[in-house]
Amino acid sequence: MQIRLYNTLGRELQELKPVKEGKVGLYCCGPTVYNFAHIGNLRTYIFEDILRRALEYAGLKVNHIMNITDVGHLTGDADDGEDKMEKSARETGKTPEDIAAFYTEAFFNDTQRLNILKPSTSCAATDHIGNMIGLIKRLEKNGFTYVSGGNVYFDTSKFPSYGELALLDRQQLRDGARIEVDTNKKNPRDFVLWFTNSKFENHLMQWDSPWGSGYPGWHIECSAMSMKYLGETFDIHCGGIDHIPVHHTNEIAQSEAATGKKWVNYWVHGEFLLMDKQKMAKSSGNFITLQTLVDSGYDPLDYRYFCLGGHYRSQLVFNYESLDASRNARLNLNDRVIALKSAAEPAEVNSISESAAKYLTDFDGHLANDLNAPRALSEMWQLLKDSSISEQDKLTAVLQMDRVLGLRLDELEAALPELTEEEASLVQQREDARKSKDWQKADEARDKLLSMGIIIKDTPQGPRWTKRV
RNA sequence: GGCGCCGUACCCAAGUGGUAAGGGAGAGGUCUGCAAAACCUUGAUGCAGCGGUUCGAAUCCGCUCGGCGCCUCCA
Repeated sequence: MQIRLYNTLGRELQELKPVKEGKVGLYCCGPTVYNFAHIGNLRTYIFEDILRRALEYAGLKVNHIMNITDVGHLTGDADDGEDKMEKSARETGKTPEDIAAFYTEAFFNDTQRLNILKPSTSCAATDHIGNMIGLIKRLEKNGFTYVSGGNVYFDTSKFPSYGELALLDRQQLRDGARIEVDTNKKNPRDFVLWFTNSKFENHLMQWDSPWGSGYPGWHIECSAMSMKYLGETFDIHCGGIDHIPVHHTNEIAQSEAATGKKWVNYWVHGEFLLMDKQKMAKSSGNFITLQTLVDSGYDPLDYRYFCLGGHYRSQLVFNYESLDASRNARLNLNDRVIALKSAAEPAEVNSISESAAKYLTDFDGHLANDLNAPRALSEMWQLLKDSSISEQDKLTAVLQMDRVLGLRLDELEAALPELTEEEASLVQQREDARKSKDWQKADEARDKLLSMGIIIKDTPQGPRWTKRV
């Protein structure tokens, strides 16, 4: 299975050729842990999870690194900005460390519920200050930095290919269009590598450095940590599409200026989730969290399924009508898989019939073609509806597909949910009443069960039930 | 103003020049004491509009209309 991905660097589909055969170094920009993630954020992590699973499915060994930003990510450009962690700490009266610990846990709780695999390593910025200082020293030695107003800046004019990823040379940017530019900069595109306390005397998190006590800029953490865990040149760097013009552009500049080598071979970016035709954002107040969905009675996997329905490089419009469609589709899917499980045992993947294997081949092809998850999902439905395929082959192939889709089909149990003694007795009473054609009594039992959260369905094999969520 | 995109059925959505995947909703039917479930059948001669290239266009080109993102922290 040869995977092709759309590389933002170059803007074209490219075959993935790992630096080291059979292995892939994957770096994904992680959360800034100052608040809960919203479902738009989570869409990106779902896409990255599909990518990782697809790589592993294709037989590659993936070293998946994700950072946790717990310092240095400002709310604005340089001087007028505020550290997001400290802002949250100040507003809640807690320490930045407490804030970070709390939202880191909340984040992993969300990803776990979405069946997103944990990174091989997730690393906190504050645990890698030394690596960042080391990298800034290399940049300084190579002549890419200057100190102004007490901060260490990266001098973008010294890096000729600056902005290649975002095609910045083709743009006529409006500097300071909506926010004042830091006057310490030689060039508006320059960015801070290290802040000293000259500007932020009260900053709670400070570390010693050759340039004075202070804290790192946001961008430097990704360069320092990715290099530590993946080496100075690695395969894939992911993130949201919004990171292309600034964050990822700056990461490339500082990384390659330090090492003199090509840093990342493939840049893969996820598009936005739209809410009411606009991007979901905390600032516009139109964001919802995973917990909001759970509180409304949805399973987190309903949202995962929803995301699978759109291509990662297309904007996806969120609304409850289509989330309902995803929920219904998933419940239908689960029912089918449960029925298959009660009828057959999964077999070895390479033992299934040719016609069943064809579905898997097509499925693989869709994944390999720039992660076309919607098409892959479609393939699964076509397989399920193909009456010429045996139940065992269907089950085997579907479970194989779910290794990438991650809908927890393997965990579904064929057995009916357990009933309490009272509930079981009511089911029996209803059956007895039905046999004697006492429909009124039978319906009373059904209503009572319904009020207890048990939904009865009559099948040719007798009554079946599900518990209402 | 520049840059990057998008506009496909009631909703979401795939579609990489060769004759419109899939899901949901809806409709009809089988079954059923009823209900639910299940199963079967069913949907765009059409892809914002208008031109053009082509044997052939949702796919390529141009224009028009409408929408989104970025240029500011942002997934």
